[in-house]
Amino acid sequence: MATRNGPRTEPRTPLSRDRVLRAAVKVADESGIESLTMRRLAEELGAEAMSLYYHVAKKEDVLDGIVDVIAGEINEAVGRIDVPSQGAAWKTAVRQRILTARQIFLRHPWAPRVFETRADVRPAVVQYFDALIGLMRDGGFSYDLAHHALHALGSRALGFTQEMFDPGDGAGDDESAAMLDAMAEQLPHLVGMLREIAHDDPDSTLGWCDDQTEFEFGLDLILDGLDRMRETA
Amino acid sequence: MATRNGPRTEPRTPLSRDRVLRAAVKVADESGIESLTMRRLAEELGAEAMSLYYHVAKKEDVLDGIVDVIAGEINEAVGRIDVPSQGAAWKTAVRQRILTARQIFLRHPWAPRVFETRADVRPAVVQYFDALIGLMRDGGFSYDLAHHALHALGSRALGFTQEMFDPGDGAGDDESAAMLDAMAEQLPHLVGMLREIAHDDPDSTLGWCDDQTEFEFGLDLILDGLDRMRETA
DNA sequence: AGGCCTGAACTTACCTTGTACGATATGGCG
DNA sequence: CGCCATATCGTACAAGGTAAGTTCAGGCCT
Repeated sequence: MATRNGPRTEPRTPLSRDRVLRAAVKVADESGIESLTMRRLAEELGAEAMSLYYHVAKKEDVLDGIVDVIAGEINEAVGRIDVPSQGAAWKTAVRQRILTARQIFLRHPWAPRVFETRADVRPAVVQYFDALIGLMRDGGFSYDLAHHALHALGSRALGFTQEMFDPGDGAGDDESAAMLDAMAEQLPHLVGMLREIAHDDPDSTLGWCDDQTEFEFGLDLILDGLDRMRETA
Repeated sequence: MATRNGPRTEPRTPLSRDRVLRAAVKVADESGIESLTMRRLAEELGAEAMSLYYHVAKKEDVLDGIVDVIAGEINEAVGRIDVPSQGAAWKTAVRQRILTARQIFLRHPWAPRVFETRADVRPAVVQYFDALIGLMRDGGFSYDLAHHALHALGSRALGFTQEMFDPGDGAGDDESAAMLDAMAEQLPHLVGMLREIAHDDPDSTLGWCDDQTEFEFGLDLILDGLDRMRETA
């Protein structure tokens, strides 16, 4: 038989690694990373699953590529920043850069997990770090301190933290109060803390406490600590 | 036919949720978390895959259970610690507790990833945090500051960080030098840093720089920062 | 023009892994 | 001695990654 859809189907833009990766990000954005399968991805592109393998090696390669795309987005965004970074200004420069990167991640909430599961650092990420080190150098950091700083920041340098502590998304205030009473004996300190904090931050990015505020708190804690060390050493 | 191995096979200790979970940890320790499949787990226990489902709901339940087991191990270990924590002593108390927890994770290198992928916090983990808050309270923390502190510490409170930055596990010094030259133009700051740091820490926990040292650096940075705030507020 | 190569997409099929469903074995109890 | 709950097993299917071979169109060489 001839071509399945008659002798002359519409041209259809050809696939390419780049198109595949962008489609992957789109699928993840719209349906969550867990629904990103090769078949689903092909469907998004109007192609068959196996056709993708002409442009990417395997699924891991797609995930690697996704990191490149997101990190590229970040590099582009932070590249537009132009603020002084010499001397004491290093801190606000780094701070702004990290918070800018964070903006990108807030648009791709599934991305942190993908970043964290890559076996090796992707070039685009390395580039990001290089620039970050540059800012620290402007602030008078030794290479040694800059190195420590990167480790201390960890994923925070890229603008996200993995939430370890998000107590059961709170539930309604009505029942949670009763539940607190029940737990109070086993978990006195935690319950005390929750009772006192519950009322704050009603409109939060995440569940019961403002993620952005907490992120900045931790970030500033580290940056301030580093700032104190930078000239002493 | 009668029982597959004759009328009287050896008794074989019956399965149980606990036995299943401990076997899961064993498999992960020995073969890596990626090889933990229901069939492999059953094999470890001398049973069939479907038999496990009488004791656990689904694989996610196994992973949840693994967290309980590890967190239990941690709680037991930190429970044996008995040091003062009143006033200024809070810091060393917290520090020791966290480093003790870290010891457990060093024995189960695959565990951090499992912890980070749980949908909700497991009871055993909540218990750990409760005790940690308790120590901070001993140090005079307000609940509010303790709350910030937990967020600032993130997974570090449990004794691990996700390594975002481990440049291609270094390779040999011979070829890596040449590679550095090639990258120097694109990544001046990073290359500068690597050149200066490469020689230190020859025998490291991880790749090219001592993970334990870096962990403690970041931890102390945060703890010191918190310490500075605890009485001011 | 006709044959041929090659890049790109497709078809089929296989393997692994989680798990639903129903059958089976076993031990205690009326 | 028959019954039933408990625990285990066997079969089978669906989803997803991917290997292998196939088709097709466009360009190049003779």
